[in-house]
Amino acid sequence: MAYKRSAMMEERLAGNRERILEAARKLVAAGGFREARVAAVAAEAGVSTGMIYRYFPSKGDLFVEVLSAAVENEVGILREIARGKGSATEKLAAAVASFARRALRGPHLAYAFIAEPTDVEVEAARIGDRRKFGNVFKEILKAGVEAGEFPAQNIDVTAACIVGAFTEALIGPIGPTRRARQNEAELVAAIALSCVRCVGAAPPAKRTARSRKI
Amino acid sequence: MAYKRSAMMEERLAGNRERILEAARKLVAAGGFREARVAAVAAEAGVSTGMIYRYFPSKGDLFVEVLSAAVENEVGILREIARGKGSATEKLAAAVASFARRALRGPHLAYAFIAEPTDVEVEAARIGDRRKFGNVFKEILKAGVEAGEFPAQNIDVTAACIVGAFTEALIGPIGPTRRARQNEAELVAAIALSCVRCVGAAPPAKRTARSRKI
DNA sequence: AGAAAAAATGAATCATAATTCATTCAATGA
DNA sequence: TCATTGAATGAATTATGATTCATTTTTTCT
Repeated sequence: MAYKRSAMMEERLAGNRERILEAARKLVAAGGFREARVAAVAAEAGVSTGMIYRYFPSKGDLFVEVLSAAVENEVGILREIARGKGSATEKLAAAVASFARRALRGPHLAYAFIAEPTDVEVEAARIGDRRKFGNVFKEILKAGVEAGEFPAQNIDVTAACIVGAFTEALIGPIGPTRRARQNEAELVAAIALSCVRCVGAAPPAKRTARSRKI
Repeated sequence: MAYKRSAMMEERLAGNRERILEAARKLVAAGGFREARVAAVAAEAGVSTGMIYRYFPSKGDLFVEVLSAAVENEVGILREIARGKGSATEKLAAAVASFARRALRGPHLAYAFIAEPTDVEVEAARIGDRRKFGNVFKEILKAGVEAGEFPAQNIDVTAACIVGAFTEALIGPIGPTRRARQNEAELVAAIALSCVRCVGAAPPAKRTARSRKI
């Protein structure tokens, strides 16, 4: 007859699962999917490789969960900004800046969930995640267009462009190198400004001398 | 004592190398790096696997060459646009549209270049290639800013944003998701327009879509 | 033609990393 | 306490695919 798990035991098991997820997240953040091997995750979590498989059907499933948790969290933050107060332009700039600031702190994680390709399973999951992500920006865009703040445009394309733009600027090799970006705040501001321009909004007349009428 | 290779023999050997490269390119274009195994390349080229290694030190080297040839070609086209005539705005729109059109035509190759993961060796090469890419756009940006056509800005950041923007916008249609593509011309126009706005140029009055220089 | 050199072959080997499972260890309940 | 179930281990297995190399075939030269 089945034994009942004591509360303490129950808790420990949940803790194991949590520790595995956390270890996986940490390894991805540190070195991308490529370096997050099952054995490494197990070592990081302080458990055996076999244990991973008690909690997750496969490596793919584990990473799908890591990915979706990170995206869920990120989307939550951005959506709050999107639904908060302020003009669409302000919200767009705030959302981009918010993401950028966090990404600069854990670049590999941002890269992994935006861009780094992996096995089919994870790739498939990312497709959904990516969409969720774009949707937040679409929300802002839609509101901005309806308010007459942005010109009419193909919202799907622009949303993708925005996501691509700040992503590449943050982690790609074209943007300022790590050494060259002495000033994080300035970089974040420059990226946000590019994104704001990308939707055709009149940029807030600040330091950028020539603001254009659109 | 070494034998001298006859002209015909020489030619055949060069032909072998070429056929291997071409087979690799074809397989990548057809199914991405993932499906371009050494054995498959050999079969496609009609040679043995061992032969690959007579011509290329490793699989990585082979694919680096495939990639860089494609990029060289692409960058050449874009640079020509960048150095041709027209305003910076027009050149920017033309360059983006030109790339996008080709990408939509050879989706896998573009995808492989843009995003698909591979071994470190190829990944490293791609980073360099991406930079070359960004440089073309920096050229256009610099000229545009100097001409007073674009507002003063952080060129490194904007160039990265542009490359990221059209790249990301294309991944939807060319990536593994590849949904039914509606109207190619319209998509290309929308992407180019977003990129033009991104630099802060006043979008050309009406006919942005059709100013196809190349 | 025939010996030496070079090219080509592809099965065998090596490398990497995920997954399994026989075994050990710990918790449960009589 | 002790028999039983469930949890945990990690070495062995499996899977995939690149790379090697002993052998065969072709080319070159006398």
